[in-house]
Amino acid sequence: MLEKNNLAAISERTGYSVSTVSRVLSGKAEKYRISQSAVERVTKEARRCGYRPNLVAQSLRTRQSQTVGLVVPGIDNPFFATLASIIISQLDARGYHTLLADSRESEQEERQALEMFHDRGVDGILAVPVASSPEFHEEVGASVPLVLIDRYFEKTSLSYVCTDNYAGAYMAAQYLVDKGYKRILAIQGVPASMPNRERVRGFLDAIKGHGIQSKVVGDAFSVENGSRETLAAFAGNPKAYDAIFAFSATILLGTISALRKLGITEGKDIGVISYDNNGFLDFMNPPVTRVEQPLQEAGEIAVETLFTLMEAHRSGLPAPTPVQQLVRPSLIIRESC
Amino acid sequence: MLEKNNLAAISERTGYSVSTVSRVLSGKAEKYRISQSAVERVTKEARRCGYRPNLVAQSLRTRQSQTVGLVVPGIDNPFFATLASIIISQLDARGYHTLLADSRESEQEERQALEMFHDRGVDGILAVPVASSPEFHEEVGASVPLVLIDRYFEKTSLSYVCTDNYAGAYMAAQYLVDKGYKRILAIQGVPASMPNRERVRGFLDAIKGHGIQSKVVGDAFSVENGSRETLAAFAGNPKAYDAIFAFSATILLGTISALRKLGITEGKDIGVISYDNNGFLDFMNPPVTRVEQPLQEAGEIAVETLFTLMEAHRSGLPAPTPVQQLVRPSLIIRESC
DNA sequence: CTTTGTAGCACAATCGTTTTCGCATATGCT
DNA sequence: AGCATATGCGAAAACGATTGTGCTACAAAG
Repeated sequence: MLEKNNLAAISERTGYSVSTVSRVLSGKAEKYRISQSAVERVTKEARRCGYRPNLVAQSLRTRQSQTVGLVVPGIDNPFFATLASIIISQLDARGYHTLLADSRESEQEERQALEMFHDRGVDGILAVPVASSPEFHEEVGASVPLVLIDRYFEKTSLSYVCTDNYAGAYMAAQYLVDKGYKRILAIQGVPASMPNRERVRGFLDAIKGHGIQSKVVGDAFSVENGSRETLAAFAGNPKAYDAIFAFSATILLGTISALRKLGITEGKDIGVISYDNNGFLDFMNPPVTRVEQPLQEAGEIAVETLFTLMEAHRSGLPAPTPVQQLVRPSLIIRESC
Repeated sequence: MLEKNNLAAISERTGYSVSTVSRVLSGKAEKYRISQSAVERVTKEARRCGYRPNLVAQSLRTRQSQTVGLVVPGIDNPFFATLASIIISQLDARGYHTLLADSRESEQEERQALEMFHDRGVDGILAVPVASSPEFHEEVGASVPLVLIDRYFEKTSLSYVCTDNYAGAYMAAQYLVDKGYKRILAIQGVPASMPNRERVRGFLDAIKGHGIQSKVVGDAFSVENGSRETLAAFAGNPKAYDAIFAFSATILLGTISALRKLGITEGKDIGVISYDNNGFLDFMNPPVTRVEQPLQEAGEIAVETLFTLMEAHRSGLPAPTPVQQLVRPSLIIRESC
């Protein structure tokens, strides 16, 4: 049997009590007036045997886990992967670890993830929600600090940080209008989701009064949806629209592949614009004009906000009033329209 | 103060002892011959107060955390994001949770991640290693089951599952040779990494004896590297090469953008082939021929292997002989060469 | 020579579980 | 009646840390 490696073992080998050893090793030596000699003896032994505190025990005792739960609807989606990357870095910089769950766009799995986070005693939760109503999140949010990202709920007491989807879609549509496009097809994502609704609203408001013929179709932020709706829209009439506004980069990809099948060349026969960036739009041919969301900024604000909540929570203070922020997206102009 | 919610509380409210409550709620009722009436009373109360076990306490006591640590060199890289997605699903299906760390290609951060995993008592570790020598991994691997993915070490006692990079590169190069290309530029990734070395070897072996003029350049799996090396290679002579083999999809993107700047059209003026898929190669114009790694399969095998190790570990058995597997990549033929 | 103060540390409770014993009471068998 | 075996459950010791409180010894003060 290997030599044990906990406080008790060090206590025995040094002759000091477990309490003293603990205080020394957790840096509270002076606070508790531990003698210089004790500090030396203990740290020396700890170093010798390579002591590492048991974080599970620490968690149990202190009710702090130095862990944040992050749940996203699909980590294989570059949008969420980038977001996750940013968040993990931020958390890491603050000495926090990340429990990652993937809800796969399922409300059920999201629920389970949140429950699991709670049961594991995470110090806070960041979520890109897929649920259509905030009830469950609010329930969890009542007992552990929680900040929503990217998607949010209409009337909620939860904190969130999202991009201004209305403004983003407005900008994109306005750009198309300015460019002189007249028949615009908008392919949307999940209709009920807040970002999508805002985008629809922004799109419609922007084209209003400009004599634009338009239609909003589709029902998912997926390649298939983009492809299907594009094919359907041009069935029978290859000139049905002169521009397409894809509500996400994934949708855009579907659209592009459909256009190829139809023999329509984007950028030339038809204008194409996208929401989001998957990191590859600049490498398409032609590169795709799009509305880009400031993920770095959003991630930073979200983490910042979460830590504020966590701080209050720790101190037993009442939860601060929710921080609900919209960050502004920007239009990246390329050559697809 | 809210009503407490632990075994002790339920014990008090039902009149049964903590032990009994525990046994009932952890499904060991019959094993311990708890009466029907006790089971009913306890489960009813548990349901009433919404009891949820404290997983931290559970972990501490049972030395099992139902958690696996996963460390990758960059979750924002689609390759790793996809891999992570697959792994998380697999783990989830087995009731395990994922602690995700991002080493950002830094050996130091990787070390910290592994140590942290250990301190948190994860049941197993999956790692895409960035370190150049296996020592530290072996050290950790000695105390907690560990399986390497995608990258591995020359002589190691650790288990790993990787794709057969030699075979993949060989296939790609052979394809170029068969197509009649004569002057091939290979742009590699991190030269010291095992996958890269294998790819170089496969590439060189495949072109050997076919009168091919070739060169291997580059030093990173990055867009910048692809772009820089491509520009350098064609500086002064736009016909210097008639084909490019990019050792990763990220490198390929750099290459593509450089070719555009140079006014060289891939698929027409020059043949282009890539290793990996970032999920978008099919949407490029022209779609890119590539060697694709069976990530799903690799992920499954890795998790499978890890669970075998974990099983043995739990039972106190000696570690089984390491499982070291290579899975075969395949050539996806499109139109870029 | 008793008080008061303080430096330096140890005791023991606690976090919420799991699990090993073992103690009663009941039942079956001769 | 007497003994074995089952049945149903509880007490208490872990797991490894943190922390409020108190104890001892010795010095300074009165």
